[in-house]
Amino acid sequence: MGDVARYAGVSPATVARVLYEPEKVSEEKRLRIREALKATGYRPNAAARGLRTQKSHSIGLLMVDGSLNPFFSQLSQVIRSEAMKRGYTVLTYQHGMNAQREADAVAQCLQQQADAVIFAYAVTAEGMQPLMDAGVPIVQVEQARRPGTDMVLVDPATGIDEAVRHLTDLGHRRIGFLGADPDRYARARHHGRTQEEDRILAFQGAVLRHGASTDPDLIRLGLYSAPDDDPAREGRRMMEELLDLPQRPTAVISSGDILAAGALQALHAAGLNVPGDISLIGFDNSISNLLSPPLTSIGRPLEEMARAALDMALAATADETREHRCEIFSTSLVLRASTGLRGE
Amino acid sequence: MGDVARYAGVSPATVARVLYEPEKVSEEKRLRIREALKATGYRPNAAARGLRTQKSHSIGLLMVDGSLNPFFSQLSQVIRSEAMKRGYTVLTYQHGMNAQREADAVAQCLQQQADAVIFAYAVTAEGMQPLMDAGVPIVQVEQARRPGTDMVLVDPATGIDEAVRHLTDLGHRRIGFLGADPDRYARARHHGRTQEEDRILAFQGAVLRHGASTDPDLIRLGLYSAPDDDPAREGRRMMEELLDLPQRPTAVISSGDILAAGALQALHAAGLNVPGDISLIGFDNSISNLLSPPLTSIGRPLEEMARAALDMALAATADETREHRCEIFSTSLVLRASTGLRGE
DNA sequence: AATCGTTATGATGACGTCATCAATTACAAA
DNA sequence: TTTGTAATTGATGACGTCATCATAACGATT
Repeated sequence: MGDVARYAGVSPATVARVLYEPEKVSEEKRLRIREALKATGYRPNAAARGLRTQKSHSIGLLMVDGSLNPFFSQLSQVIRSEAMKRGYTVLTYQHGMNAQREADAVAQCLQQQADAVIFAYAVTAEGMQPLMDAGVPIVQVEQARRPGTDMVLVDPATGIDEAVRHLTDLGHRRIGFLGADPDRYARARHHGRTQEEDRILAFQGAVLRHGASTDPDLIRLGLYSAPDDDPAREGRRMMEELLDLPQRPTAVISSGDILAAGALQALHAAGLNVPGDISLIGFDNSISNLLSPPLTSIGRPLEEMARAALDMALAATADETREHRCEIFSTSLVLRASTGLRGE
Repeated sequence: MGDVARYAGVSPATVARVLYEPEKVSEEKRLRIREALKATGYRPNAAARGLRTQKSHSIGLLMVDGSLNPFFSQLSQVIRSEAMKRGYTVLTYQHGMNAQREADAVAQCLQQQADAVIFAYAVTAEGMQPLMDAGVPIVQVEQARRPGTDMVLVDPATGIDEAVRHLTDLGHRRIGFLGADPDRYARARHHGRTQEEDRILAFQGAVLRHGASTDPDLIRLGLYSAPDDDPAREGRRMMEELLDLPQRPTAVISSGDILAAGALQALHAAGLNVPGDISLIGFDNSISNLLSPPLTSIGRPLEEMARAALDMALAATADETREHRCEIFSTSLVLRASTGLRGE
């Protein structure tokens, strides 16, 4: 910056002003300095600026591994590109549902002086403590592990209700549900319900409302959100269980597209046609259009969620006294080719 | 750090020594200072350290969007978790094959003083120039756009040869190939062949070697690597073209798993059974196990590539005078359920 | 012409760390 | 004891930026 100042015949302070409050500099010097900036190929040093201003212009993003759920990969992509537009850098960490790795990532965020941290599915509530102690704003996405932060939540009920109604409209009465075992997360839970519980409750409510079977055998819960779990395998297994029931479902809603992919494998292996013999609905709309048939799926509003999370993070960074907000997005059914009239 | 020093009754310099060259400090003070570090909850300030040492302990990662190819999403995940183990932070940027966004990301890397930058599929050769000017080491992964950098390359020929041999062993003679149009990238290319050309050449060579048909109609090239392209749709389209040929192929190799997913949709839509009526092989082993049937696929060694790229980046950071290396990995066939004896 | 208010600019120092060099101590050899 | 060498430790300043305060320049008002 000294070079630029010398080149333009002004002081470094004036150069800094041109960069951040150009209206306070006379037009003559402003132009001269702008030219000098180009001529010298000046690039501000983020470390020095961060040191001086106590703002790193970067935000941390902690998420589960994409292999467990491509939805979060896609979410992180949107967050990153959105952040880039606003000149922010994103420090991305995956914890794979491992509390230790989450803690390590939090420590790194603190070292890097992240201005805020977004949890796209937090593992534990305790993991956030060091950030809260240090006064770093937190945004929790999709899963609220603890109060006292901004939140971007999703209401699965709207989409699941739509899905069940869609199926009953098509004549289905026995509708299966593939989900994750909520007990698995009981220990980590501190606040509210887990998203898995919400989905199951939403399904049970919708089934009642639309007059489908309430047979508890139709709800299968598997283990597929820990690092070593294999959601596709669980999907296959649970679908096989459903097919073995004395009274098979004629349609199945799956609490995740990867799960649904596994279910589809089981159906194909059993020689069943989708949607001819059985209808299938996925969740997340993440890889639905890559499967055959392309899956009707319950979609979360990815882009809006990402933008909301980033907006909250940046707003909290700018205004310390701001109140915490909680934005709840609804889900909706995306129709594709995997649902049809009841066969049999 | 001053707090720590005061707490332990030493100078800040000695505290710094305990952190980075503990053997130079007497055991007594070392223990005392370690205790003080814990007691005060000290966390080093990365910005200040970076400013002083001119090393940010972070590396840039520029890649295509994962929606175009999940392989790169997976690669970036491995790079990030590997980097975290070594205490490095990764700045991830997606360019979606857009040169402007690539340039923006490069500018950000420079501002953030990234110690090195990994390109997981670079858009242009010119985009790297600012980094080279600034002396920032570059690692090019998968695609070598320009000389004078470290490289992690992949030889598709080994896996493609294996795949063709596997198919001819099963009795197939007419083998189709779905790839990307290499002309599309001609402008961006500066050095060597593109990976797409390599794959086509490898296929043509393997077909000759193993006595399969050399009918050029069996090779279909589509457009699916630009931001607005839809690889799944291209896969469907190209597979439909193959099915319309007077002499259909009995097996198809697809230069990407997403492409293969589209091809599979076309096959199912045409009422064909895989592998009963036609065998299908994917590439990248990325979503192969989510499709039905699970796809036999040509795999790139993801983890090793990621580690190699990171090793190179860090080595180049540590030793300025080091010579550029180029590591070439081979591909290999992963057998699953989508290939079988020729039917008809 | 003197006073005041406004606007533009410059000088200075601090952010937290670590590299460097100087000073001190300890200990062995002479 | 003296001298020399090695091992520790401390003091200082610089990395690049920007916030702050001080100064200067300019007009307008009396």
